[in-house]
Amino acid sequence: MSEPSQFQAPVGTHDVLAPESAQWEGLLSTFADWAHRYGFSLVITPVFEDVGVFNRGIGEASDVARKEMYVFKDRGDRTYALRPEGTAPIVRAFIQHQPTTPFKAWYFTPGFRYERPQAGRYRQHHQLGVEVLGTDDPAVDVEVITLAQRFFEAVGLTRFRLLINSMGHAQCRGAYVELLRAHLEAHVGELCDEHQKTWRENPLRVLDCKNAACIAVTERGPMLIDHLCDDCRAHFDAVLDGLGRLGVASELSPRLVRGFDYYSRTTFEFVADALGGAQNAIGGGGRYDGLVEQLGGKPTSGIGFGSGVERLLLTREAEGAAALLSRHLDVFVVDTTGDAAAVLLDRLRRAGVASDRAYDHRSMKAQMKVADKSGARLALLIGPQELSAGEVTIRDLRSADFEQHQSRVPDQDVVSTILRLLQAK
RNA sequence: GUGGGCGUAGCUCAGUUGGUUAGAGCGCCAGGUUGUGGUCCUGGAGGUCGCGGGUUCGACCCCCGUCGCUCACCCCA
Repeated sequence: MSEPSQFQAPVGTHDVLAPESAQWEGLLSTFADWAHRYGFSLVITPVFEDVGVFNRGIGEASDVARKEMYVFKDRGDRTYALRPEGTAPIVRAFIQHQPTTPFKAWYFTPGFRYERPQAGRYRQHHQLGVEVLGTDDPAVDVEVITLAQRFFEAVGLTRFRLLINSMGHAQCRGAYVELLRAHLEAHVGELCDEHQKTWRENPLRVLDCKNAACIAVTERGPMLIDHLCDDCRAHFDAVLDGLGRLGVASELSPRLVRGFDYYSRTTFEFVADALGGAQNAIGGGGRYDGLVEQLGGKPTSGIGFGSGVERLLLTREAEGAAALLSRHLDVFVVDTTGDAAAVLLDRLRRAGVASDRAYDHRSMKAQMKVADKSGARLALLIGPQELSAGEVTIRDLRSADFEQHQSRVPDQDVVSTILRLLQAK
């Protein structure tokens, strides 16, 4: 295998260039703002971790742990994995640093999974999310879910729904799984090909199988929501009640079972109706009251959600949402003397004005073309005349007739004049 | 891991039953207007037709392989 004659981004990964990158900026800053409003602080953890952090966290039997992780050995023979999801590393950091609780963290991170790419699914994708550790108060469940709801609204989404379920805690779920297993065993022959083989190791998975055969079987079987213990039932009711009081609509979804082993009690998923395909989950999460222990910490409750940036952007596009952020220059400096631009730009930029210039000593006409395409509102012209007069010509690029829409100002007044013009809008 | 569709200039695409120098629009550069953008006109640069092999007198076109892109299954954000 020789080197390719031209490199390109690895399979399932993408470069994000302007102008699309501005939507990423907008999404990210909106999320940072909302997370801050809810009292969350940014936490940054490494993109790779000891492989055990993920194996023990998400469950060795899960598809992600079994065949989708990017695992590698470093030169010191340590085995690491690129993070496939965002929760386990935050929990690891929580255990390591033992911060005071409740610990409310938000993050933005790439996630890596070795899967065949398709619309809305990539080998490197990006997630925004939050985690709260140290309390099982249902008020926190409500807050986390509401934050997601408000954030989606803030970025312009309108056609999405919140699906919610409770998976119970380890004991009541354990008892239920036995009931489910007995039911499945009695109907093995009716399950889809895949689950005829795997129902025994992960019976809960059969619940969210989309195959009609499996649905027919589980429809007649026991539902977890009907077998919660009193505590879990009360917790779930409190969450539903809290959401209702905030006007957050949810749909009870008894078949909603999330893929990672660590989930317990509240489980939820946001689905976008504008996304046609199967990849319509724009966010999801839930409570994971056993995860901290599994990773070696003291028993500690936790809950969080994660949302896929690429899918949010796809959904926004499908809904025709307005741009979150438009990045354009305020000023373009056209300098045919080659002497003045650098100093003038430095003054403008230090005053907060987004400004740029052309390079390579191009003609005034060529520089004006670049100025036009830059989207800048104003052009500053400096030629031999201005230079000798100690002045600068300010030209409004929104107007066609330059003789009516440009003026000369003394060099020392340029920055204040520009600031005033930009303010006037 | 499995299956379908598609790979021709920076981008979007034409390319006649295989026939000689592979085209268009947009974009880019320059000029028309030696100090003025968006319109217009003229000219220019830019392509190993994804890659390798085969069939043929001759392949962008047909066959095989391979790589890539894309969509779907599975799973998930």
